[in-house]
Amino acid sequence: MPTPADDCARSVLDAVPLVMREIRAEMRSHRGLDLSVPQFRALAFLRRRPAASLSDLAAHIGTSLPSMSKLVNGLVGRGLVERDTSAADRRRLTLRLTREGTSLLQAARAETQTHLSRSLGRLSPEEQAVVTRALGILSSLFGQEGRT
Amino acid sequence: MPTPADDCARSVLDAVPLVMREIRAEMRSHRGLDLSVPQFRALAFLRRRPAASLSDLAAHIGTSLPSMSKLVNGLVGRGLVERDTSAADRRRLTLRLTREGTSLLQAARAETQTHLSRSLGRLSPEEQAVVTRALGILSSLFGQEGRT
DNA sequence: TATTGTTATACTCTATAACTATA
DNA sequence: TATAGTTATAGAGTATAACAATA
Repeated sequence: MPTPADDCARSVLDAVPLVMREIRAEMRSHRGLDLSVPQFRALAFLRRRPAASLSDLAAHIGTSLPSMSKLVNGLVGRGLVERDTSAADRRRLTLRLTREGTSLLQAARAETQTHLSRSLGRLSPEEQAVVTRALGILSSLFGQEGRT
Repeated sequence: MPTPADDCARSVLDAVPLVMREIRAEMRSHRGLDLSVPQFRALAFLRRRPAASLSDLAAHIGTSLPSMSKLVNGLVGRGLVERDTSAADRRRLTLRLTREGTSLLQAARAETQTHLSRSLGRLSPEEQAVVTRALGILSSLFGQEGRT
C-alpha cells in the first residue's frame, strides 16, 4: 500500500522532469539570451551574493567544483561574469556579474517567466495558488538556499 | 505588479531545478541500477507502450530523434531494451523492454521513490497533499502523456 | 597538511545537418 | 516525395582523479 508520501513521491517523479524540459527549452530558445538552466541559476546566485567564491557557487547550485569551474569559465568568456583572485586569500576567487551579465539575467528571467506565466495562466486561480504553495514547500525542503 | 500567475511562474522556476537535481543525483547513485533521468523515462514509457517506435518514444519524451536514437542505443547495449524492425513497415522500429530492463526499471523506481518518500515524509500530511495535487496539475499542463 | 581551484578524462544529453533505407 | 532512423558533428553538464598554488 502506498503511503501519502509515496503518492507524493510518484507525482514528483512524474511531473518534475516534464516541467524541467519545458523550462530548459524555453530558456534555450531566446536568441542572444540563450542560457542553460545551470548558467541561469549561477548568474542568479551571483546577483544575490556578489563576490561569492567558486566553492560558494558550486555548493549553492549543488554541483562539483570542476563542473562549476567550467561553467564559470564559459560565463567569463561570454563577458557575463568577472573573475578575480581574492586579495585576502589568493586561493579564492571573487565572482561578480558584469553589467552585461546583470542585464542578460534580467532579460532571460523576464522572458522565461512571461512564457511560464502564460502557460500557468490556463490554470484557475485556486490551482495557481496550490502550485505556488507546493513549489515553495519543495524549495524549502530541497533548497540549500531557496530563493533565486 | 506580479500577477498570481507570475508568482506561480517564479516559484516553478525556483523549485523545479532544485528538485530535479535531487532526483538526478538519487538515480545516478545506485550502483548497478544507475540510470539517467531520460533513460529512466524512456524505460517507463516502453513499459506502458510495448512495441513503440523510436518516433513515438522521442515524441513522448520530448526530445529529438537523433538524441533518442543514441539513448536507445545505449539501452540496447546494456541489454535493457530489444530493438527490431517492424514487419509491417520496415522503416519503423519496434522497441520493447527486455526482462532485465523491466526488473531494473522496477528496482530503480522503487529506490528513487523510497528515497523521495523519505524526504517528503518530513512534510505534514496536508503539505504532502498540496504537493501531490500541484504536481498532478503541472503534469496535465505540461505532459504529452502524463503518467510515468 | 588542508583548502581552493584547474586540468585531464570520460560519459550522457542535446541539437542541427546530412545521409540511408523504405514507403 | 515523404517518413523513420542513423551518423556526423558540436557544445554543455556532469563526475572522479590528479594536479597546482596558497594557506
